[in-house]
Amino acid sequence: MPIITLPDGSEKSFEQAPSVIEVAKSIGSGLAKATLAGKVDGKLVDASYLIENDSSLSIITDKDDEALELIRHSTAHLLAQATQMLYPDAQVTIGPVIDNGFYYDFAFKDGFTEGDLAKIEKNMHKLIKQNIKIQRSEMTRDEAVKFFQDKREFYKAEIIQSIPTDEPLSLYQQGDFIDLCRGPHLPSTGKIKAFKLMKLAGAYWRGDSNNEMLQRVYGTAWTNKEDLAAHLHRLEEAEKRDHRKIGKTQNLFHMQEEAPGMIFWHEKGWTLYQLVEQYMRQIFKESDYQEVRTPQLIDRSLWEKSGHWDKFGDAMFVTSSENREYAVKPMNCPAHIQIFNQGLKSYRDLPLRLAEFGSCHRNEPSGTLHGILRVRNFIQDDGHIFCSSEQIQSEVSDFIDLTFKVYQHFGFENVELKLSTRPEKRVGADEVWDKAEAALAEALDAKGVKWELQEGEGAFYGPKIEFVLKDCLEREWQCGTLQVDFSMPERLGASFIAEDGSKQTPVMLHRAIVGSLERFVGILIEHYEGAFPFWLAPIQAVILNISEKQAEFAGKIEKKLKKQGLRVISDLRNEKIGFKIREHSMQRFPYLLVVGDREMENEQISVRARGGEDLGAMSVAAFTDLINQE
RNA sequence: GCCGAAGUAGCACAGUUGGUAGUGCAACUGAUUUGUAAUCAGUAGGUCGCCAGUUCGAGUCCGGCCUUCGGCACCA
Repeated sequence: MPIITLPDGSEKSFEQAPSVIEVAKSIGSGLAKATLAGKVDGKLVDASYLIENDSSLSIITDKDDEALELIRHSTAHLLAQATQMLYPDAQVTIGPVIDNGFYYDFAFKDGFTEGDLAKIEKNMHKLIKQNIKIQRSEMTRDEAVKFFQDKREFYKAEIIQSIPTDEPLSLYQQGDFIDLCRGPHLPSTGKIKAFKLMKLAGAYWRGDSNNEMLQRVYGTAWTNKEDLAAHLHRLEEAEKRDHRKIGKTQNLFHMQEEAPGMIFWHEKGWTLYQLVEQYMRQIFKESDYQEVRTPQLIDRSLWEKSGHWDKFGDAMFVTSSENREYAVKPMNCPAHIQIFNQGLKSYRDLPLRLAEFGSCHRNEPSGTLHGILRVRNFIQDDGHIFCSSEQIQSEVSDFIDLTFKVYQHFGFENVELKLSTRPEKRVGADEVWDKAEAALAEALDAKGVKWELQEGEGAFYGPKIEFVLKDCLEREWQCGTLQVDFSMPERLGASFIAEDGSKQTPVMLHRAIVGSLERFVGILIEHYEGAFPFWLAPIQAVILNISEKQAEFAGKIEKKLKKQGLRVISDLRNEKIGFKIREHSMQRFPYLLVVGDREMENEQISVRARGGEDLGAMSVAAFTDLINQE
């Protein structure tokens, strides 16, 4: 006689163990119809789940947060079912829920085409209409392995084989389709209301590039059609922000076949880039860094010593001259150690902070290039702090403060911290790694900030703190990084004389705030959708004359504003004012300054702010006051 | 690098079963001298990514390569 406690505290007792759906029915037929699953004592279960003991139960409908995951998961199964009906040779593998949707990986020799996707989607709709029951059953592991092997589902069998358990495994069946799955699932296919197959892609079996490539179908699913439409709309909005598109329309930069992964910066884009670089240079100065400059080409032997040749040799550009082999530098740190090594260093010199906007080249695999966000030639706000072990914590602490300050200045308020620890392929003894990881964790804790652990994600020479910022669309961008390195200074012979007269090896902190400036500019373009804040706008104001009569006056205004350091242009073309306003509005310049006969008479300009707001006529001085408040 | 798709005028795109390469915007010329998101008319503009091949004939079909896009793997 189980007693069921509902979320409102009321209790219901049953003669026999009821299923979730039966409890729902006893409350009301409307609720029963809306039931997607249940939560028994906090655990998500199928609607058909029998409640044997006294328990608390909440009925899950599409109003609950858990519903989306259920729907997406069941839609993935529906995708697999629909696909196998059409292509019986396609083997199923995995089909997990991801942000905003799901995917399913198939092993299919013939490969799918875009057209197949439409066919599959149509079939899915058909199966939804049939409202096929989704039923759970159990098998032992060995039974399940045999079952899938007999069905010639070898990938599935391999997955099950690798599950170390004696517990029975659950399977879900809908029509002829049966899949191994932890569940829970929707009660029937008819509960799926809004989904769309999005794209086709390749994906390695078990995420390993040594394995064969599977066919992945991505889809999105929502509780209702409105949410689906809203999601598709968001994707369209994101597309409008694409930095490659804005880079073209605003004439910021271009890229071309002859220099893959490298940027041709046009004047306006370079202005934006320089604004970022100059700001970061100022930050370096204020924070006691010494800016240095090191060579672009360095003999191969140095990269062998540092360990880079061994790990990243394939990704380095090389050149040779007079029987010597050089590598184009992929990073600045070994060069900074060379500067540190000049002259005998004392503990009094520490911490010694070196900074460089050094141009680095990395021969990234062709498939990874992406606009200016992932390139082969980039410059970072790169810095290396040489310090003693005792100084690590305060340096890390200062750096965290500095990084938050910089992000805020650029308009990013939402920042997350992650600690990445030792990867499999690494240099340095385990004790050294213990020390380095502990140092970072302690510094983070001492700071009292929230952070997340990412095991195995560290650099090959040391653990790192990563700063991930979120843009206005909640997309995440890893920009800042701070890495503790006990290995490279030793490999490259860095040392200092300690207080007791002994020779010691300094610790090196590798650190960057915005990271690749190229990438950061790309992020800024997308975050602001090309409507940059006044201080970052490559062009801050455009002067527009009404007719030729005011051309000379417009020139005078331009000169005046430029003298005050403003980035101003004028448009004196023989065009109607409406035409000019439209053109420059689309360029998203912060201010449009209109001068006609009236303004000329009163020595004024009419100010139109971005977005179309008319600020009225004012003197140049009044306008300068206005922008100084920006 | 791997899977899939794409590359046509400065930009955005159309181009049927292989038969003289189009549209809009931009550019140029002329007219218009204009008051807050497109003034009108005319002119010019192309080795259809590159290289080979099939064919009387290739933007279109076959092969190779380059680049880009969407993913996967990678990311010092």
